[in-house]
Amino acid sequence: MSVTIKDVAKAANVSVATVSRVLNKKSNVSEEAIQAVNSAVETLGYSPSFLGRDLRKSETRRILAIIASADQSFYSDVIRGMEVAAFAQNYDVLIATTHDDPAHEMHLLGMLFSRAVDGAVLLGPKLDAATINALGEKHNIAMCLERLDNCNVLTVTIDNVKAGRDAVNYLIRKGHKKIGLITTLQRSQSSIDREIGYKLALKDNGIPYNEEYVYFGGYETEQGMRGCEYFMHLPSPPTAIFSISDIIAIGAMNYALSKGYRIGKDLIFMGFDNIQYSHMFVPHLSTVEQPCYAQGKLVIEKLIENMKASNPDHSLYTLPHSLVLRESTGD
Amino acid sequence: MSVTIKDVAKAANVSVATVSRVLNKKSNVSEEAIQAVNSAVETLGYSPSFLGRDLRKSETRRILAIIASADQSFYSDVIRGMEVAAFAQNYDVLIATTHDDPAHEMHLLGMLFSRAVDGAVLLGPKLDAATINALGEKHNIAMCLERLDNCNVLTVTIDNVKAGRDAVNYLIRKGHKKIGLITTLQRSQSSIDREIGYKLALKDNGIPYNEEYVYFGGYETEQGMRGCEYFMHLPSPPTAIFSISDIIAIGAMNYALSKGYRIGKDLIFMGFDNIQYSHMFVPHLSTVEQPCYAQGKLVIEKLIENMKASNPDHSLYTLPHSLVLRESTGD
DNA sequence: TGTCACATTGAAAACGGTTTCACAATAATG
DNA sequence: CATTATTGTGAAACCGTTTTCAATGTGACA
Repeated sequence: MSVTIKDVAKAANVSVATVSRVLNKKSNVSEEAIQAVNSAVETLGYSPSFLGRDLRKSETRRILAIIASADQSFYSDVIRGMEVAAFAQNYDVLIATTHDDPAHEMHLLGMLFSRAVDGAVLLGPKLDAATINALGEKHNIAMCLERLDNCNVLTVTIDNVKAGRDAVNYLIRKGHKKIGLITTLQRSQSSIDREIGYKLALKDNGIPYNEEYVYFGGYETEQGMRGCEYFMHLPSPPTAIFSISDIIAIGAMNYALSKGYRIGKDLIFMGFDNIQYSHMFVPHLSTVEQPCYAQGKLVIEKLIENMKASNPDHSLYTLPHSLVLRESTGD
Repeated sequence: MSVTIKDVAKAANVSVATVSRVLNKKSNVSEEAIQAVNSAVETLGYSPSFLGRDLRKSETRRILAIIASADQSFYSDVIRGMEVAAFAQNYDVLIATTHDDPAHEMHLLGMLFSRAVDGAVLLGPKLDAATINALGEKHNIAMCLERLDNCNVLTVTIDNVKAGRDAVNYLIRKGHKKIGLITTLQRSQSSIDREIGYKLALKDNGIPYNEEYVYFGGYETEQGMRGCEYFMHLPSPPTAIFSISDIIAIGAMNYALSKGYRIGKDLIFMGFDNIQYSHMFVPHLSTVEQPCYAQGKLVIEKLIENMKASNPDHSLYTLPHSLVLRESTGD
């Protein structure tokens, strides 16, 4: 059917071994052989099959990035970082989506167990720590952006506790004492950590924790609007609102805007993620930025190291975040 | 090193052929053999290698979706459609990004030539039609969302000419005669088609084409702001603006908003794509919606058909679009 | 009892490459 | 000139599966 290395060998009048040597630029092959093989490859339109090669070498030089869904725009920079690091060592990065289904996540990890890829990076896993730990024992798995408690696999993330704390401390430093938090019910570790940071910041400043100032919603803009609506109907509404994501913060701002609040003065907002769209909104949203590109790059570098190492590194790497201050906090 | 089918065969006291039969649920295998194999698989923790299997079967049951970058949020629905269609026939969908680099796009197509995947779908290719035609002769390639002139590969898209025409006709029907168009300089076929549609709509209504009313920018929000700024400084500014993408339209609206124009009354806006964020903005953006999920689903169905067929279908399939009317057009 | 159909099985070939190994031819060394 | 490296080469083993093919054992049937 399709043209194989044997056909090339026949056409070039050499053995398959020589063809392989030429194609892989091995030394110890004569100039004539190189010429003959190359022209045979050209005329036959030969492209070596990875199926044969991968089997023989027991490696694919492919790494799978498993994400929840393709619509999280800040994944983009992480992926970019991963690709750069991978490409530098001759690996390709493939992406697959779980749509928040743990069963499908497991199915995708099957590509790792079946050696269709050499390693996998989980960006926001839905599987539990115990399961991932068990798999991590035998396979090259890493996590990025999201850590898991008691999880013993290589992880690259930011310190979400400190990030939440820094964000809220900033709001307080701006002179605000009544701080609302909009977080989510479907709790990822990062949102839990950000909430812990919120509480620590209050404690740092001797402000008592008030349950009424915490609103649990979902990840969508609309839930942000609801959160803000809820706050504004309290007897004593917050004057500053920290949201665990920009999407939510934008919804909250939309509500405040529609009710005539002066954003940045009466009411200030802080988001999280610095999504690409966060500067599209008027007023521009202040937010916490995490180093997406750097996290992606690092996780791949460490994962590839692990793939060669006899005793893999299962550490947790924490990269620094930063505050991006814009109009929504009056900056 | 790692446990293979031979180890299982030995442990279960049967031949590798029998193990294979059990694992693939073939008929004609005794109950004892099934038990023995299954328990051996269990105790050894065996997971069959796709490397061996794929080579033997000369198929991978994997399809590669090649996108420009992961930050285009509306890709998400297309991918979802692709996955559903693929999964229904036991295929997996993998995603890879080109970052608008034709050379890297070609590198990724190399996975197809080298049989690491069975087929590939290009979503917005950077390669030219001639190149893609040549590759399409020998390999299972399809295109989605974006067509290419004179390109003879299976394509699923919408009629962007008609979509642009419908959008602009709607603006005119709203009583507007001075219609601005914000499009881009880096021209994809879809933006060219939308511009053609714009011109046709003017002609439909006997409105002369005015070069001043067309602004060429980039794909970012900021370019949209610039476009609107440019229009508003014309001696006789447009009263309606059609942008070839929502991102651009949102930028344009931001500018108008900041200058105090009454959006939906003095000045109306129409975007394109109906991105997830388009309803986050106040005022909500009217836009053209394309059936992303359906396009993704169809392209995979047709591609898989082609992979089995002796004479592949290289048609162009055009799915219907629709207008989504919101506040920005005064609806 | 002999023949036939059928279920179950294992040995071996096949898939398409890479790599080891042995060997010949040549070049370098004493 | 005899020995030793060095270079270039091809035959064959190998990677881990699936599948073909032939062989065995069993029960049914005439």
